[in-house]
Amino acid sequence: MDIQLKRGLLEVCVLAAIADEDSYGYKIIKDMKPYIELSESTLYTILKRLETADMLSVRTAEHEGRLRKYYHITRAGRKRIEEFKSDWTEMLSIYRFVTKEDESHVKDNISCGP
Amino acid sequence: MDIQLKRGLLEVCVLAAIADEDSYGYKIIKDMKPYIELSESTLYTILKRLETADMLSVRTAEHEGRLRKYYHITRAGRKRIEEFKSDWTEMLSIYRFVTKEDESHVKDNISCGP
DNA sequence: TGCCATACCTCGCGTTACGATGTATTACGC
DNA sequence: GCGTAATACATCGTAACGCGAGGTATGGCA
Repeated sequence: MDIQLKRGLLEVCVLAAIADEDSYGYKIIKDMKPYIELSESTLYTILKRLETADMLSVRTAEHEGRLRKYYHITRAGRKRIEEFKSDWTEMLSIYRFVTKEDESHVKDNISCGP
Repeated sequence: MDIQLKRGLLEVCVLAAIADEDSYGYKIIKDMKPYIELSESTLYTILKRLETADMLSVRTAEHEGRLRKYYHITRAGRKRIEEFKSDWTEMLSIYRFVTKEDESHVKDNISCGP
């Protein structure tokens, strides 16, 4: 998949990976892998960025002698996901522009969005 | 709209803007405006990039005393658009991951893609 | 004459993904 | 016991990219 296309998705995917329950770096990568792959260096950069933006909070806990940093999504983080959903509508419109799909009959379709 | 999300779309949108008929910088911006906005500096960077990648060819022509550079999409350019369409399938899968949409019933939907 | 629209272009900056690299512990095969 | 893989974290430098700021030039209109 095109790297540039990934850029807008990575951040929100990380948030989605911790939305249901708190998670930690290594697990986030594994959970995301079937959908979108990212390197560890990228993830930790993103996690730090999201923490600075108050979209997640961090809690360090010990698990079988090894320390783990659990990430918890905040209200701002959930808001970010909602914003992504709005952006998706725009994305669809752009997709149609690129594929020259006729927009007039689109309303007859079951939308791909919310 | 999120800047990062735009990144993967800009290039392919420019190609789409010249796919039906040859066009020039100023017109491309205007045609794209209803769907996605980009500055002149961004466009000319993209046009140069696409030219280097042989996804479009350039022809200079005079129009009412003013010179215009007309851009023409190449076979590689059209291939790029096709690749974008394939990527879209992946995008949809990622979208569902983020929105926690159940994928099991998706096949019952009329897809948003090709 | 001044100003806006048209039409092109360049430079520098900030953001971002990622490979390379490093540290440390547990688990498992040989 | 020892090497290797998996787990788990982190940093640094690089390259790509969008964009604001700025530049050049012509045509049309008030």
